[in-house]
Amino acid sequence: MKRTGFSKAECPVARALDAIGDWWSLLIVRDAFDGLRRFGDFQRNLGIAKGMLSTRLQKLVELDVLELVPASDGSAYQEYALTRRGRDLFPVIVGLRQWGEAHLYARGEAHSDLVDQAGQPVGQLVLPSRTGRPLNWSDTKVRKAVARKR
Amino acid sequence: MKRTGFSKAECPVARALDAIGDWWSLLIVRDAFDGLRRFGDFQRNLGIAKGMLSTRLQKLVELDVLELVPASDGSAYQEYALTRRGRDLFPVIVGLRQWGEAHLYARGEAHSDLVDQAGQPVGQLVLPSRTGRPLNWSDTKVRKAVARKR
DNA sequence: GCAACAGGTCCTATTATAGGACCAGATCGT
DNA sequence: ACGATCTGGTCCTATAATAGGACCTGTTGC
Repeated sequence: MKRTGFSKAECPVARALDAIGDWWSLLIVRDAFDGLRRFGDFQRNLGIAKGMLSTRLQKLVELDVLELVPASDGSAYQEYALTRRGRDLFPVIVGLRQWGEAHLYARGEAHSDLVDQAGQPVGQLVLPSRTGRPLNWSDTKVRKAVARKR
Repeated sequence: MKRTGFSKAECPVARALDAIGDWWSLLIVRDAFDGLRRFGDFQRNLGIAKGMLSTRLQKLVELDVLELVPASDGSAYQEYALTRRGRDLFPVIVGLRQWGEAHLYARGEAHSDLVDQAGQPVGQLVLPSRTGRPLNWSDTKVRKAVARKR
């Protein structure tokens, strides 16, 4: 009765969820995008139990989503920094954000906003075709895995 | 010691994860995008326990991500169809897929692919600024919720 | 030198998940 | 039209994950 795993799945969505699709991991990554770097910062901001946080941070480091770096304030402590792989989760976080904004708030209810450096709200995520034309769900389909290329 | 909830969070990412951020929901939605509609189809394809699936489907219907519609084959059964709100999860699924493809497969390892109607692989998700310039993580920041507008 | 802070580990109670038994209604085969 | 099987569940039990707190070690501030 072990929890079902998808780390060997042929579908990248399943593998991604296997890696980071739990309650806390993406919230930790979100906080990392917001600039949080220290154990205590995550713990206070999320209200997560320390044991859980410890487990999650270890897993994220193992996955190479976060890495431990010397603290930026010169103290003997360490900080958790996003790696390239972690930064590549940006579209996922933005996608969740935009879906949440669109569907999970009552009219007039306040939520945080993603803005560019000039303070302007960002646009919606776009999936371009190879030729640059924007695609929506009905323009696409999933092609099953084909034999490996050499 | 109830499981932590974020349904009232001010951050849309947290609310989104509260709604659909569990192990199964997004996989069910992924399958729905792939055209699966019946209880048994989901159950067989995911290998999920029926009880779990039942709970998840009910929650997704409650959230208005899926809806029950009469079976398309004319039988007395019902099917689960994506709603507008469910279809809006497309960028989230694609984001997870692209991250998984990029980081969770060994070189040469096979995975399924997202292609357009012509069979061409799709491009990477793009976050445009309001003026259309592509933004990456370092071009953006989160602005805390401001007082509600009237 | 000592109190408080940072960053954990470990234990316990509760909650969620996996898997299977079971069941009612719909459909199929003959 | 009748039994066998399929569909779509519910319910129960064992196991695994989570929440919360006690506790511990090394660091920092005073």
